[in-house]
Amino acid sequence: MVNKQISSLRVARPVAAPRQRDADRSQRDILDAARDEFALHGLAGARMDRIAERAAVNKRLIYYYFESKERLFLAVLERVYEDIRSEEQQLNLTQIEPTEAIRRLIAFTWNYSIRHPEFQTLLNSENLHRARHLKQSAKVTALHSPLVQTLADVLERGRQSGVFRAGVDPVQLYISIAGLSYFYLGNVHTLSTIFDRPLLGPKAKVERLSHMTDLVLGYLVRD
Amino acid sequence: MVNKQISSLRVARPVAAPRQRDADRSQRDILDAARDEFALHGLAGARMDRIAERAAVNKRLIYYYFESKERLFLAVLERVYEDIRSEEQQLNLTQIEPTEAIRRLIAFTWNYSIRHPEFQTLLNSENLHRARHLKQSAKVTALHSPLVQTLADVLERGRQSGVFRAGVDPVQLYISIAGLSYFYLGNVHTLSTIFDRPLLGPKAKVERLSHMTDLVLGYLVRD
Amino acid sequence: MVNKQISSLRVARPVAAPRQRDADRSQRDILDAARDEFALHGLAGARMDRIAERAAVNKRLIYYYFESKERLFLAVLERVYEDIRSEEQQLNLTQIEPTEAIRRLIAFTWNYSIRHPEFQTLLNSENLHRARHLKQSAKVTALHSPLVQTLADVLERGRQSGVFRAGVDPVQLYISIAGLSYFYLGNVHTLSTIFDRPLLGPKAKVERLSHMTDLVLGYLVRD
Amino acid sequence: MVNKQISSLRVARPVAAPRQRDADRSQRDILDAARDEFALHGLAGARMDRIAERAAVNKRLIYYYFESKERLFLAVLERVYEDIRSEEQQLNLTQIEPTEAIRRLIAFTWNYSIRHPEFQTLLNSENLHRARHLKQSAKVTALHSPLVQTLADVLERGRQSGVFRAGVDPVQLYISIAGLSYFYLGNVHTLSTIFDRPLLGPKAKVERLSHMTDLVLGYLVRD
DNA sequence: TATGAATGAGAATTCATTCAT
DNA sequence: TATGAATGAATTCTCATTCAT
Repeated sequence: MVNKQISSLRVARPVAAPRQRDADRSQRDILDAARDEFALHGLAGARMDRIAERAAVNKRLIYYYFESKERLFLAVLERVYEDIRSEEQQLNLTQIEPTEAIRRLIAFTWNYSIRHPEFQTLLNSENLHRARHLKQSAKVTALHSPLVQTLADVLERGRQSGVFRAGVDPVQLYISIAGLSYFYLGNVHTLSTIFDRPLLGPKAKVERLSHMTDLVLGYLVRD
Repeated sequence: MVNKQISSLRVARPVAAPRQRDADRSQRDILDAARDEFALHGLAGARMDRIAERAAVNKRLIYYYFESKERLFLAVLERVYEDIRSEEQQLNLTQIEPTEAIRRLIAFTWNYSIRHPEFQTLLNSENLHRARHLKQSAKVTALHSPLVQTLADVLERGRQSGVFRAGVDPVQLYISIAGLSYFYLGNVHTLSTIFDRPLLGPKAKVERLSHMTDLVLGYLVRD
Repeated sequence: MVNKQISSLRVARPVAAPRQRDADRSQRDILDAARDEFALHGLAGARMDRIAERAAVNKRLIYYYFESKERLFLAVLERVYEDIRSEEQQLNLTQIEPTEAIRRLIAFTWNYSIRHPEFQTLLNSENLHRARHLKQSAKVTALHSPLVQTLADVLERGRQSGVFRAGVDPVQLYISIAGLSYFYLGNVHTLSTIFDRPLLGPKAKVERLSHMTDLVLGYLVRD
Repeated sequence: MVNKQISSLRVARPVAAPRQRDADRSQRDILDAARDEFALHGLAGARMDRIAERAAVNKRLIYYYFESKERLFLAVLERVYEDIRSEEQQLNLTQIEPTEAIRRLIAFTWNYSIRHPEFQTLLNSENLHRARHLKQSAKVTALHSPLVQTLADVLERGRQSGVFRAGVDPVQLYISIAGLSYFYLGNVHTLSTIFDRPLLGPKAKVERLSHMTDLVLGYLVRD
């Protein structure tokens, strides 16, 4: 981009060595770059130019692999859902004592949203578009039934052992757990501003996790 | 350039009646239109042209009053914060029995976010920009200290009468209450899709409000 | 311009006290402001808004008095020509010994162009437009014949007393004297840059005046 | 929006043949067109649209190569300085007898400014901006030290052979020579108007060159 | 004589996408 | 598989000027 002009009029342009031909690597690089760019600027604010630059790939190549900005966005969405669900599965919640399982799920959700701030940002963009892209995805529903199944199992085991209250809808609870973490972190800039309080400091983070755990277990666990 | 001199021969064009000269009304119309447009498309996706059209205002007038897209966005943010806080104040929570006060706050938050889906959408956009605009606002912090004060009062009264647990941070609780509503509604399209379940149906809405109330009071109220 | 928005929605706008009605003063203020703005930015780069602001006058008033940007520009041109010629006349060159007269004319031209950098800038703009505006001016030619007359008189007196060489065209000489000053000062930024030398420093100024005087008298004065 | 689907029914539109893919040629065409446009209208008055049209290039391509109007302007400036200095070098002044060398330099400067009226116009624009663009140029100073060197050499040779006076600053002299030509031609429209005399006629041109040569040599050459 | 509100016609610049190799 | 060159359709913003009082 810089000083492209004129120089080419006299000096032999140092032609960029063409990228090694590695289809998989190129696609991965593009997806990574696109995820970051979409997360940072939203769908409308994202720039194909910047994605190409971040991925160190010729812009044309993005179209070669992903056809359009919108399809690229969908590919990113599918990818991030796979990532989170795959990590979630490794929690092995079905093999853990119910109270501890809930505790871990909350902690995991919290930490994941800290490690991956892009996740909620991307979903915000997608919701702005009323899930237009996701609805075209075949894989995504299949990805989520195990999650609901697992949580239902934990709740049922808790209820049977008399620890948890009855009648808790696993989907409602999952959304609540996610909301408690994601809303806080996704809105941390505006919340910090309006409440004039640093909500991302180390102490604030500890307090938040503790508050969320208390809230959910205070509700779930029978007296 | 072309046939200018002939134009006068044409049928008198129905010139759009010039807008009434009412500065306040114009500004209000612009703000309303901008709020809707930004909510629908985000900051980057919003189009000044569409805002002008929605407001039935000459595009130039927007710049006359608001200078730029970004300043207009800030003006919208300030406006929606004022709106919600103003409605919230009318709940008169300080004059109500604590458990009922919490119940009403949850219900209000839930209903407000249903009536004003644009609120969360606008905040998502602002968070994407790390509250860059809001941080330039003088008014916004002042707007929020009464809210925290009110909630602190409710919690304290509840604690003194032995109904609520002690040690609850009002800011944490407020964020949780907001999160439970706003996360659900703000992500309702993706959540409906991934869980393959209509989360906006009348029954679903009732269930959600009930779940949230149970969750918060189940935590707050001592056994 | 600043914070116009919103404020008017609630606070009663402090209506600017209307300017005292003084037609002459308003016109003078506008002309001064326009001269500076045109000098600073050229005709195309000048902004009617800024002129109004500089003149502390409502923009509409400029049109009331001067009709259009172009006519305002012409008014400015006529004004600056009047100013310089009027000062020049006060040199009383016809009553001074020829060599000294030339010396004074050079010094005057030099100092005037230092005191009034806007003069050359305005003329550059006008020349860009091939003197389109000046050609519409009635006054301007009349303004200049005395000048030529005066210089012719000086040259003739010098020749008769055997001091000056014969055959010097007063118009050519005047243009040369003007050019030596105005070209230097009008191009001082680029010249300083390309020659990497501070041509506006106090020492440089003294040297320039001395060089110009040597040059012109070295030519004029017979050996 | 309108009748898109019908368009294919229309007569095949004679699509402008896409421009040959020749990066260097495109850039050169843009530079040429930009030079003319900037010279004709100044920086503020120049229109990117017209430059694109003149260059027979898609407007977008200008930004592809030059990034912005201002950078394009700088590129033009560098280009014209290179052009004039390169022609000047071919005068081989160091190999010519001093008096003749000065004569040729004056004649060259005069003729160049007649052949290239855009040169001074462009510099006027740049001076209006206080050489803001040029100051960012790396090349431009380097381009000018040979010129000063050459002129110093001529003056020194003239002095040593007893023909020229001593103590002449080559930079001052160069600026004077340039000023005598460029001021005359750069202001020829206003000067012709105010003096009511055709300064661009063939006779006037001859007289001017002769006057300038007399002036400079009358000063330089010892009696 | 003076002013705030309003506007149409551009202006520079941006952007996703396609072409040609 | 990979790339530099090229483009059409917007998009934000600007500007001289006019309207209505």
